[in-house]
Amino acid sequence: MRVMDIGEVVKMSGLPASTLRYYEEKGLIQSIGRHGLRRLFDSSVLERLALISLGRSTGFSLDEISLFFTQNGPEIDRTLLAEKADELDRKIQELIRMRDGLKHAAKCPAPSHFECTNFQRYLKVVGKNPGRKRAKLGG
Amino acid sequence: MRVMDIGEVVKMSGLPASTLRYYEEKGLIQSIGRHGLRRLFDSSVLERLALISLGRSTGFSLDEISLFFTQNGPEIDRTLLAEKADELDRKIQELIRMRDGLKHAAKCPAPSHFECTNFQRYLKVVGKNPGRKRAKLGG
DNA sequence: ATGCAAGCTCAAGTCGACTTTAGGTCAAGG
DNA sequence: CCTTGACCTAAAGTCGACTTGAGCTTGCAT
Repeated sequence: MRVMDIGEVVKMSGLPASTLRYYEEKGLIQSIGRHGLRRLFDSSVLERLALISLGRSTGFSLDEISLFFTQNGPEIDRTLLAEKADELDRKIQELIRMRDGLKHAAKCPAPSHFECTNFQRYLKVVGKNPGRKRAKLGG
Repeated sequence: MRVMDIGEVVKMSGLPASTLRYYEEKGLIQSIGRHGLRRLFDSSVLERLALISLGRSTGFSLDEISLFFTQNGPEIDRTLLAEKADELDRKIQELIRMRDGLKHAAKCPAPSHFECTNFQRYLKVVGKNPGRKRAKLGG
């Protein structure tokens, strides 16, 4: 339960202060108070930031990530968590397929890997779903 | 080597025409000619679009994805491809860790999964690298 | 007491990835 | 020949995720 000011968090997380303020504004992290007007953070914010960065780097939106945290009661949202884990699982499968596709393309002697039927097989399964739901504003 | 017009590509890929034009403008796909002013596509564009969608859904930017295709010579960029595959591998490891973290959190009886040392262990390894390179404009 | 580095707020700006809008073209069918 | 619907272009708009800028505040060292 260490208390840190924003500068320290910046150093340890690698994220700029502006981002931390932005995340706080969006409710993804919280400061535990102020010292004058300066925010104070609990060191636990670092894990939270780690999860956020991880999520971002793997294609989750901030809104989606915020769902990981929705524990605004004594009860955590375990069902949701499990759901997200499943979603992640599907994503992992896609990535594996893609990785195998790329690995193969890197070895395959076909002039263009798009002419390689093997490569095409890697892609085949995907591409049916039109990608992730986009907030269409009014949905 | 089927020739399709944009409407057909729209139907088969699920992507709107505006997106296809946008991708063409950015050089991610090419039309093989025109009929009047209408674009004509080779059916092979569908695989390409599949790979693009796959890449997008797993967190790659259009610029990064375009690197998958850089075969503007007889030689494909196999090294780059292999590199990307490795990057993907790392990403997969992170996702697996994250998924396990979430799965665990969904079961773990700790009041907040951030208090659960087990969960924290899942995150520990990550979060060192400040995420993907951002164009800092003048860096 | 004073200076100032480090924070702060609020508004505006940027960037990527598209979408929307407004007005034009044209091949084919009636 | 004329209409029409599918397509076109160029420019502007939108959305998420931040970043930047301008001007204000303050704890702490000197």
